[in-house]
Amino acid sequence: MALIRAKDHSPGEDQVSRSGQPESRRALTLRDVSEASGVSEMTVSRVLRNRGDVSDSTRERVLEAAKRLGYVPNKIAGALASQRVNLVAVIVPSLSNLVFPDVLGGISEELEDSGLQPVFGVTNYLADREEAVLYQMLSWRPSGVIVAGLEHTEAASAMLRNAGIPIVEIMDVDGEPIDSVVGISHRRAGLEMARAIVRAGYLRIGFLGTKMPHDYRARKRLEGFEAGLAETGVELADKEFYSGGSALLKGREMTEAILSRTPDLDFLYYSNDMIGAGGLLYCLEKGIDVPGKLGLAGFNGVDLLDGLPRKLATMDACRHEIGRRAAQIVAGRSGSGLIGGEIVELTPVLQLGDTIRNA
Amino acid sequence: MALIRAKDHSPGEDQVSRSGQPESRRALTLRDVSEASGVSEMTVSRVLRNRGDVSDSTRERVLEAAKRLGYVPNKIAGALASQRVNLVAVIVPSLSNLVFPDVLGGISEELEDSGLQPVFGVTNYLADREEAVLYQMLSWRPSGVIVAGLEHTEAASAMLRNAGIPIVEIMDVDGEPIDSVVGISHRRAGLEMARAIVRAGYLRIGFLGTKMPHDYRARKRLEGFEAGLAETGVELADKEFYSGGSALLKGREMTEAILSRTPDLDFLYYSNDMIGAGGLLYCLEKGIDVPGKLGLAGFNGVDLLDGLPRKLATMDACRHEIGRRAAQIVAGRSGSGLIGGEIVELTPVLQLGDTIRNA
DNA sequence: GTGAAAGCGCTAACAG
DNA sequence: CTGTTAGCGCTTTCAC
Repeated sequence: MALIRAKDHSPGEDQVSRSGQPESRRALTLRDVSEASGVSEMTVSRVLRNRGDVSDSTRERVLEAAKRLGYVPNKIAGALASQRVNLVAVIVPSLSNLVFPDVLGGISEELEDSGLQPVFGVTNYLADREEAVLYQMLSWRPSGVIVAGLEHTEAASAMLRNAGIPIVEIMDVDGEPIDSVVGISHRRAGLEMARAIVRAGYLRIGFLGTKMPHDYRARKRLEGFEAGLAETGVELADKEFYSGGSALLKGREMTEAILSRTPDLDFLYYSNDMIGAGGLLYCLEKGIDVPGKLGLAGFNGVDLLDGLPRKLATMDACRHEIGRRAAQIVAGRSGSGLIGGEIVELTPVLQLGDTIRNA
Repeated sequence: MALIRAKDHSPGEDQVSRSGQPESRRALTLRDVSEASGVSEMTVSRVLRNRGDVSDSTRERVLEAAKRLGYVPNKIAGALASQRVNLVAVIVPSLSNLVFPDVLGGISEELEDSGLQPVFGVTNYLADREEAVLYQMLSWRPSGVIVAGLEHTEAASAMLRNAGIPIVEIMDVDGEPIDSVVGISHRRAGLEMARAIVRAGYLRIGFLGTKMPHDYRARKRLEGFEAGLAETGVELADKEFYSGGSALLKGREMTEAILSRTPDLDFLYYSNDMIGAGGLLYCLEKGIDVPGKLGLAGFNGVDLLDGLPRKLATMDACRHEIGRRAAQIVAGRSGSGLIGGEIVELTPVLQLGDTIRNA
């Protein structure tokens, strides 16, 4: 299975100085560049950071020496001295959930030319893990934090409150933010989906979703959904939950399960597009009339699924935009004039697709 | 679309000290904990790092004070003093390509209890961007680097060579590694797929893939594939390339295009599973006999697609395992006894699925 | 335009 | 078991 072999290292040669003394290769410092260029450390530092006036000739000599030596500045020392760190901590629950790579993409894009650098941490939907990751990241004294969700442990909330830097909670606006927040109302997303479904004349509605106890946003969507149905006196006819495994496959299995248990359902609302797609494929195979006899809808607006036989009804979660806006706030370019405390609620757009019949 | 409002900040209160002097809130230091606990800075430091012997009573006093104050250690200062940084730089081309989140997952998992922390950077398949990201990351003096691919700019290669830390290039073993490498041979993957296809009796074979000029691995697979066909005198009958857009949709479009241009094709080899899945869906809709009249295969072994109507033939790219192994090497727990220069070639497993007929 | 001195917050090394 | 001293490699500040 795996083949391991030693690389041809000429042993020791790199590790032994001219004088024969063993010495571990020390990383280059400003002093090395200073000596190589005959310019003071201070001026070298100025050149390398483009700060203050330096004569062209000096600048050139320094740059040449730095390049020739292969000098890489030590940001640790720089950060300690200047009390400035160009890092932004970004904490998300998962990377395999298709949602987050999009958000991170928006953040990277926006930060690209801001001089700030995102640093990603993953919590696996575990509050304790979030706390630990946050602690680690804060100990590097970043310039800002972007964190998914409004729910944190006591300790994590306290750290965020006391960090003294911009904090942006993202994805969700249904709750009390610590500082700024950028997201959508998942409650309202569920609510509006419910209204659209009822408006289209469906009545026997089932819900299929994740069992993850800490996916607060999915839960809020379900709450909103039920509230939306209740407006016209409709109640959820059945529910089905899952955890783990391939979402597409789970979508199939759950759909089969719920339909065999409650055969008279005329609509299935899935908590994400992937399981919705699995359900759609299942229904098409079984020859079920979609959306005539059975309507379907998911959530997220995942364009990964664009090539399916039918376009699943969904609601765009504004993932990329959320990333951008959050990054703008941290970078101080949101244009709001506010320092902290920004509330940005984005509005997800309902996409009817081909799986909800026209009212 | 977006609603922005100010948060109710009680202005200034936090920013003004008891004495009425405005002062920006300084982050807590060891000294603060030292004073609050009546223990020397050094001993506080020992307690907080679990180093050296400290009496239980002292430890308790320190821990209590640190917790009460909400002290978060400053790793910048710590790193500068100890010349140790618990960060591992991880550089990948993309997060939207489903492959990389899996790799990152493997890395995170393995590093979890090693005291090391991954820091992710994204290059968008741009060599210059890779160089820039690498420079940024090296300037934080990480304990190791994990980077996707064997192809780098001159400058990037030089930086990696001179960094004096473990470097692990991942995904691909077809080339000259700088230090260690963990991956599969994409050339061989293509070659073996070709053999399997020819063995199954297909003869008029088309290739569909990405146009991305810098996806070296996809290119190597194609080379290997053509070499594999050539062993029995077969040549690729047609090729089709794409870039951008939803892969599933592109897979459909490309399949339609190649089949209308070259209708007598009896096999389509896709450079990744997503476009392969699009092609599969297209063929099923058109009523094409798969795998009887037309065989299909992709690459990656993406389990995201597990719920499709048929299982697409593919080859597992060992993504998760690659991440784990690379992380082990950086953490010094690969068990090989080597210091640097490890070559780990994983063997992807061919999964015939339902889209290659039995030979 | 350039340089010298001081110190960022922590830890290594040693002394007791 | 605990404390003292001396930096880590930069940048700030001030002097020239």
